Amino acid sequence: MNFSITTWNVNSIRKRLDGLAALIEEENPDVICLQETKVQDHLFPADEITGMGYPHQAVLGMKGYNGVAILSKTPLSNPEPLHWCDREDCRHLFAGVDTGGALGEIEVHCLYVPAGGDVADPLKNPKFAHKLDFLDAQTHWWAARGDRGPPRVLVGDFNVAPLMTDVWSHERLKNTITHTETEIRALETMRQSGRWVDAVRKLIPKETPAYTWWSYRATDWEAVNKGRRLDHIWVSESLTESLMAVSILRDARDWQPPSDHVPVTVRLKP
DNA sequence: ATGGTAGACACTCTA
Repeated sequence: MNFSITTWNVNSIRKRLDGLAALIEEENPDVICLQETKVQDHLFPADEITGMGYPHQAVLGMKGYNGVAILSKTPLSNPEPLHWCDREDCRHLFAGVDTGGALGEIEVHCLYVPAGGDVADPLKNPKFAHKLDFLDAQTHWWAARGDRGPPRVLVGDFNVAPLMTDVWSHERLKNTITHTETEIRALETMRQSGRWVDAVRKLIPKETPAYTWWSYRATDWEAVNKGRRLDHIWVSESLTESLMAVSILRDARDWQPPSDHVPVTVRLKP
């Protein structure tokens, strides 16, 4: 019995229900983690999503911004919202998932890291300071948590493209937020503190460009192809040997109406 | 160097 998980920043779940149905048609994942749902919990389209085959849902939303959700075919256990940096932002939700078969129980974390604004100086730009604080807080939390508990998966929009091949031009973007040395270092520190493995880069060679986001502001995103890999799937070391396949659903960038992010899926085998 | 688009929401914020 294999297990598959998808992460997708939908930029409003209510605008993306057709896209969600298309994603399910294409990938049929066991678990789907959404970011930027942009909806309060009592307005979350739960019934529609139940009708798509995902009756088990954990949601953490607020009015207008942010918002994360975990959708599952099988029951979720102990869903838990987390709030960071003394804010009520809805950016982190986790739950247990019974994968059946040999993978057993795993803990799935759905994360939405702050974008960080435009100016790459935390002293001048509070949004960038918040992003760095957020990554630092995650670093300490994962370090304190240690290796207790079941195998873990951490997915979401991390808003950082760490490798040179995660951006369309390392030279042009090295001072642009999402690809600055400062935040790449902060994300790498967080990865090490949680002993995480970048599942996507385990399966796609580091030399191969891989993007999951293309700005809405380009007239022809595909021709220009100025993409970045902002969406990630990390797994705990114990799951490394189970990694089977990854797919980045580039076609989704043209689904109507499109999110600026596309779904990323990883398949695990026992 | 600048502005380009999308979404929520109700004016301007966030990305």
